[in-house]
Amino acid sequence: MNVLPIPTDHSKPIRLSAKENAYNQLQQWIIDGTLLPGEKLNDTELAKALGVSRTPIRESLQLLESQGFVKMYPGKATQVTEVEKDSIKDLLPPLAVIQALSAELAIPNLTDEILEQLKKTNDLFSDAIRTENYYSALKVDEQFHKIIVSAANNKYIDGILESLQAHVRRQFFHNSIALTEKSVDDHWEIINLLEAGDVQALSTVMKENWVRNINKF
Amino acid sequence: MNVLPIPTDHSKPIRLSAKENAYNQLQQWIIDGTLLPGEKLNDTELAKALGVSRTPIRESLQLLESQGFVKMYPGKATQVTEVEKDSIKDLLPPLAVIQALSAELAIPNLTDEILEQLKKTNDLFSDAIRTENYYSALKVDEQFHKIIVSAANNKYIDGILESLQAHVRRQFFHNSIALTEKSVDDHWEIINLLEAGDVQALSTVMKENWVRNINKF
DNA sequence: AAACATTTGTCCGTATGTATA
DNA sequence: ATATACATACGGACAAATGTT
Repeated sequence: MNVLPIPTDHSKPIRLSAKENAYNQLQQWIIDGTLLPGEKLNDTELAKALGVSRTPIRESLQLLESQGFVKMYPGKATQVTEVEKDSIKDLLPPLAVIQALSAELAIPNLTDEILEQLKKTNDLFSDAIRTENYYSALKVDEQFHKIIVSAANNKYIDGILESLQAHVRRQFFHNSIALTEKSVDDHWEIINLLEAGDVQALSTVMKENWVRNINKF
Repeated sequence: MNVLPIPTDHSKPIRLSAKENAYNQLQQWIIDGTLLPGEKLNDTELAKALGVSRTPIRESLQLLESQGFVKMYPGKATQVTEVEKDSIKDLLPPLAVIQALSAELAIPNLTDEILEQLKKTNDLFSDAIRTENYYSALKVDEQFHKIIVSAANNKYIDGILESLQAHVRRQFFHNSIALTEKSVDDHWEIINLLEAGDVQALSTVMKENWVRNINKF
């Protein structure tokens, strides 16, 4: 008989595979700049550093290559990709139109609960901006949009955005971009337009919300 | 001294790695239905079938999973994902908006040569439709849009579309969808609007061109 | 419940190909 | 040009995990 209340974990696996751990760690290191752009990645070294063999490292690197974070030159070398400032100009337009589409698709699925969640999240976002916690702001901003995307309920969109968002995070880290108060206002307007079901205006605002950041370069 | 004229191949690698070969073959098999939805994939069997070891097979399967063609249940099994008819409803909207964006971004980069290429490709497309070579039509249609996407010159868009197009091909194979004469007309209109630089109308037509196919279900 | 069969996950040795002296 | 050093690509064996009898 149990005397201690053991929390029953009904979620998937507590134990991540060596490959998943390596993948998460390497991606984080590339995004936050621990692994610098252009840096050469030696699988033997990485394996030693993460305490695993070369196999899960190689598998992780291949996934990271398919996402554009590393480039493998077969038989030669594996390198972290560059972070060109200009890339943000390529990155934001597709991100914007997909987010706009998400909002449109989300409208029929909206509930009071979701709208409430959006409002609460934007309050947190507003706080983060005001207190100048810019990385925190970025993450809360992601959360905000994730709520909408999740309501759109489209697995292809999920996949696209997961990858694009990771690249945005990397850009913000490497180029010290900060979101502004204007984004908070955009979010309130997005919430209103979602409630109103105004597809046309939504698309315009969501695109502006993202593309505005291009001009900071 | 060479007496035979040896053709110097300045293109990249003639020799594909075992992993690349396996990846291409497996993806093709999944798309064309040789490997059926839900089918269990035993890496040892696949390795024997393709004459390689398990390593390149496993690496291929992991890439295919990241694209949504297979699902791996760690420690249990690896299966080909299902092809739900409904998925096309999720697939086409993001494809449409990204294609529309591509057209918009392509406009400033258009040359006479590119427009000529589009016209020639649409002639081929028209032929394929008329002669009821529907798979050929699908491939030429892809080519047509690829010309526009290539002119947009955006690596993130390239990555997104490569994956989405593969899923479209799979849907067309499994559900025997055929493109119609209407698509030929759409293409001519797209060419005209590209020349005119009419972003707004382009977006509308490109979305309709894709989304029309949803209604066939 | 426990031992077995099967499949996946990981490790590491070797072969191949590239860059450098 | 040849040889050497080194990194990756692949193969095969072992370990761990799952499902079954």
